[in-house]
Amino acid sequence: MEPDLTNNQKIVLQTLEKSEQPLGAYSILFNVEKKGIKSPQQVYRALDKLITIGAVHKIESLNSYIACKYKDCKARESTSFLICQDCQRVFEILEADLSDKFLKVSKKSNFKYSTHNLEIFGVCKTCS
Amino acid sequence: MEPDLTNNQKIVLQTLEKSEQPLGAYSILFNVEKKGIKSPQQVYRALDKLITIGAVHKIESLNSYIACKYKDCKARESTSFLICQDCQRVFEILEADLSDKFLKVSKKSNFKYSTHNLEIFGVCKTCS
DNA sequence: TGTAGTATGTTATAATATAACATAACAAAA
DNA sequence: TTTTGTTATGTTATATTATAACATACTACA
Repeated sequence: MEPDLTNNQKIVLQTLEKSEQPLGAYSILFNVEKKGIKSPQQVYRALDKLITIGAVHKIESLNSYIACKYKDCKARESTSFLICQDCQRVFEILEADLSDKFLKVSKKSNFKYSTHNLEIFGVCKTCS
Repeated sequence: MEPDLTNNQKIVLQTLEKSEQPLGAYSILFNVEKKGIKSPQQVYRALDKLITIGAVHKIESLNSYIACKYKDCKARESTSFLICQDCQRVFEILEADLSDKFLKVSKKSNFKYSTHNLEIFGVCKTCS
């Protein structure tokens, strides 16, 4: 069940949803300036909230952000992506057994698995 | 077989090797100023080279860097880490079957796996 | 001994992200 | 219905991370 979004949050989310590729915060800012959002703070604050509720994920290695396509995404913390090195598009994957795998791998080092961030680089279906 | 390192590269590498935790580029800079390295550029250039040869890896989600403990590390591209949320220490893991797993997962999306970056968050042996 | 490649030093600037503070909107409790 | 706590806003300034650009020097080796 999604909490209601504020105006700024909606604007930022819609911008990300319309984008084929992940966008950086300042790129988002550039896109929403006509809609009244004027400062980086406003963008980052909207992003923070959207990330917290799982509507947006950050791609760490790209310092950029994507809208989550999955309703009620559970990936508030753990995320797994396929990142195409040709077209720069990012595809989120939901694989329950990845967490299982990481739990096992962690155990080998006596490490208590909590969450993960996985970024797989390669070439997507369309580009190959 | 390691290529010879220049002075700056050695200084940066030794600084990372001495550190328990990953260091940011500017933190490295602070540590090496007495040794004659004066600008961010010099640090980033040394890091670039060290990363290229696999002696150092970047932790993307922390924007920081660690020395690789494995001789002849093959992780010039793919890396997998355990990141302790208590003590901030990072442990690199070398698991051949992770790449296999990611290859399989990628195939399901008709995606050609090339490399990956995996960051597992949790609590390390010592902290639990 | 020239010449190609790589490293250096240095100044400046770009790109990403947060701090700090004043104000407003809003819901829920007294 | 006022008060109070929480969350959002707007705004200015600043911190943090990373590159650009250019002049010079070192090194290998043909």
